[in-house]
Order: sequence, then C-alpha cells, then structure tokens
Amino acid sequence: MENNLSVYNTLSRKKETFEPLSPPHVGMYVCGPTVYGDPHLGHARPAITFDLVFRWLQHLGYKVRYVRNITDVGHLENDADEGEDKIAKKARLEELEPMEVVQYYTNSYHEAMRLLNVLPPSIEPHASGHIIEQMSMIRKILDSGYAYTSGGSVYFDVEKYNNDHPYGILSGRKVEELLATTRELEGQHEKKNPFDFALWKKASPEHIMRWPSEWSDGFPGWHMECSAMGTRYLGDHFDIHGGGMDLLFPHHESEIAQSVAANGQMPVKYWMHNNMITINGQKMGKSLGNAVSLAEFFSGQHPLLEQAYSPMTIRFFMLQAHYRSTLDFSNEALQAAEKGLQRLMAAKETLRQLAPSHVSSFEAFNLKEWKDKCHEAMNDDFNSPVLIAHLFEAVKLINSIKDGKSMIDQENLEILKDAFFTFVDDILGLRAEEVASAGQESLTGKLIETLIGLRQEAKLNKDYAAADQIRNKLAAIGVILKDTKDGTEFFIE
RNA sequence: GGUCUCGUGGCCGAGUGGCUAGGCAGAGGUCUGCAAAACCUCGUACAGCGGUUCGAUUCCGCUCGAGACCUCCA
Repeated sequence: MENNLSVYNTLSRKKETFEPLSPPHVGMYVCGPTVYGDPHLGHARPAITFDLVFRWLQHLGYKVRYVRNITDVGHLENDADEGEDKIAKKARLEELEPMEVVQYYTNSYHEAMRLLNVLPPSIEPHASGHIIEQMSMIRKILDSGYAYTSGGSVYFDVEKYNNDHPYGILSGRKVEELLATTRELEGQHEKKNPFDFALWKKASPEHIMRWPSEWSDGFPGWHMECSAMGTRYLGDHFDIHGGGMDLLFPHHESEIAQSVAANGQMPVKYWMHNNMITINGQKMGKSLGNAVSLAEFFSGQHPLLEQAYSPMTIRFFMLQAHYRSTLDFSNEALQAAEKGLQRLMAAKETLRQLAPSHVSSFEAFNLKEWKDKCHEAMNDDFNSPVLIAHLFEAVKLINSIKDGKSMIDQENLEILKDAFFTFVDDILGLRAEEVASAGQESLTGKLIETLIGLRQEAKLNKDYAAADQIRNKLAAIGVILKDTKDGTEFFIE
C-alpha cells in the first residue's frame, strides 16, 4: 500500500505524512451533533469533511473505525451554577421527555445525512449511554491529583496540570493569558480558578437529566463524553480526532488535558479541524439566528433562499472548497455549484455510454498522468477542490469524444471510466439526485412520449410553430424537452 | 483587550518564489429549423505601502479591511 498521504495537523500547524499507529487500522473520532435542534448547514460541513476523509482512507486500503458521537446530555446552557442543559431545557419547553427530544432530532440528523450521502460511522455512541465510562475517567483524574471536588461537583485543576503538562498545546493559549481574559461569571466561587472546567456537575433540583455518583446526583461536564467514548472505542492513543474549528478551544484542549491526566499520554496523533460556513461573511450559528436548516435548503422555504437546493448541490458546494477554508454561503454561489454539478453528472452519464475507437486521438492528455494527479490532490490533505478541477478537465474530454471530435481506445476508456466513476461516486460521494422520474412505463411517461411523437411529426412537416407550441406547453408544466442527434429526451423539473 | 486566521479577476474558489487551477456568469464563434446541450476562443486577478530577491500574488514588516476563538455553537 503506497502511502503519500499528508494531513494538516492542528497540533503542529503543519502538513505531516500520515502514518497510522497500527496500520492498516485507523481510529478516527469526530465530534457529532448536539441533538436539540434541526440539523443546519453548519452540521453538514464536518459531516461531509470527515465523510471525505473516511472514504479516502478506506480507498487507500485502511481499515477505519470511525466513531462519531451523539451529544444528548451534558452540554451546559452556560458555565454558571444554574447548570441547565440544552436537552433538558428543550424538553421542558416542549413538554416532552428528554429522550423523546433526543430521538426526534437524532432521526432528523440521520435523515439529513442520508440525503447528503454521508456514510454512517462505524460506531455512533450516545453520551447518555456512557455515563459509567465518564465517571470512571473522572475517578482516574481525581486519583492522579489533577481534579478536586467542590460542592458536589468535580473540577479540573488547570493550574496544577499546567505545572506538569502544557495546557494550551493545541490552541496555542497560555494559562496566564487565560487568567487575564476570562470573564468574571456568577457562581465561580466553587472553582479554584476561573479557567477550571467541570468534570461533574451537581444537578440543581429542577434538572431532569441526572445520574447518581459518588460526588452527587448530577451529570458529566461537557468535555468528558468525547474523552471517555474516544478512549472506550479507540483506546488511550488513536490516530485522528476531528471536529469544527470552533471546538478547538476549550473543548479539544480540555479533552487532551483530561486524557493526559487520566491515561498519562496524549490521546490523539492527528487533530483535524474543518473551518466554518459563513453567511454574508459572518459565521453561521444557531445562536446568531442566521442558521438555515438543511430541510429548509432542500425545500427552499427560507427568507434567505431564492430557490430550493438539492442535497447533492449542498455537498458539491462544500467539496468545491477546501475543508480548512471558510466557505461563504450565497444564492449565487450555490446556483453556480448546482450548474457545475449538473455538468459533471451529465458527463458521467455520457461516459457510461461512450464507445471505444481503435485509436486515441489525444496526445496532450495522458490519462494515466491525469489519474495520478487526481490521486495526488486527495493525498495532499484531502484537496477536493483540486480533484474537482481535474475532473472537469475530463468532462471536456468526455464531451468532445461524444461529439466525435476526439477518439478514445479501449485501454484509455477503461482508465477513464474506472477513475472517473471511482472519484465521483466513491470518493466525492456524488450521486444522481433522487428524483421522482416519470419513467418510460408510467402513464405520465407514455403521455409525454406521445406528445414528443406528435412534435416529431410536426417537425418533419416543417410545422415548427406547432412543434414549438408542444415544447413550450410542456415546459410550462415542468417537462423540459431536449433534442439530441439520437432523438428527443425529456426530464421533469 | 489577548490569541489566531484571512484579504485572489463580475461571483465562488484552488494554488505557487519565475511556468494555464477549476466552476458559474459575460462576449464572440461552431453545431442546430429554433431552443437547449456540447465544443472552440476571449478576461493578463492576487487589498495598499515598503523591504528581501535576478525575479513576489506567493517570503518579511507596516497600514487598512474582514473574520474566528477567549462564552453555548459544527
């Protein structure tokens, strides 16, 4: 297995050659959604980013165990004493059981992922199902001396940890600076230092989601779940940990501290972070009120949207930018992506039907080199936009062969088909849209075929007025006709 | 305020110390009854000001501008 994969590691701020800890196995953990709201465009970015990573690693022959969690407990509303978690709050508002809320939004997340053609992870653990693992990890941290109890809660002792290990190794922060910049919040009196974070929180009386523990009836702090579940399924030291850049600090920084304190070693070899989606240049976020849900994108029902955008358009739009760049949303950009995707998918269909000639007529375009360039693009820190640029070079070639302006022999056609289908379908995960096609056999299909036949007759009689009338009237009800050299095709908008 | 990132042609978006990214839009052409599609040709972009260099969009400094994190967030 030849391997020239380089991965940008946030820990070193450099691209590094990817060398798994125990090949051919790769362990990858990615922070999943907090299921207390409809999945929005922001959720799609990390899901698609690490789907691409997952697919490429598998393509290279690695046996990947991909763990992506469901956060269904433990995220505090804020870091103060009220300690109300998001799931519980939502449950109270809607008068539902917390787990009913969790199930509802987990389902809608899964449905959105399915539509976006995001492969399911190998394991999708729930935080609420791993309270025991979290408690035992807290116990280990207490035993190692890097945590203290206070008022029924357990806090991580950042200052003490920082004397022995660098706190800030991932995010580049310094404890002294944190001290200067941390805000004075209410209810900090339980902590030794304001930057200490909770490992276990004692639940207030109105708090619904709670578990008994040796410290109090309460719930785990919001960095614990990823540390505990990552360790549980991937071990004390695994290959890749991914997530959004916004999680870099304090979430991932604290995960490192927790793992080092509990297990005595750095938990992760490669930290990968996808960048944010912006909307009008501003970060898209639920709290900013500018988050557009994926369902709204698919239906077009949102004031910011000029039209509906299909799941594959969204996916292609994201893959056209590198995962470490911010990506600015706009109708214009999405419409451009939609058209580009249509051209790519049309070429795929054309390629499927292409017949070989005895010779190839293109010297300048070496298909083996082209295939290698596609491969190199992905090996260069998963550079999907460069891969897509290469694929469009092939689109031109495919179309010119179809038009009879170029010829391709059997051997080259095999190379082209194999590589094009592999990269478009398997790596980028772009598939034909799920459209309710009329089909040749349905009554609708037969009716349209009949009208096409009538129009054909009109054309033969040079009655173009009648021919155009049929085409225009069909277009008015969403049936688009396209004349090709092999006859008339139709598709339904 | 602290830490950090970014500023590329009409829009989106790669990349590089000297050699065409790509997509969308636009202009011209070929093809077609027309339309659509497709193909060909076309834009010499890299915030500003200095510096390093034979040469910088790419390295360094400053200025301006935008954004992220420091607080729940993918």
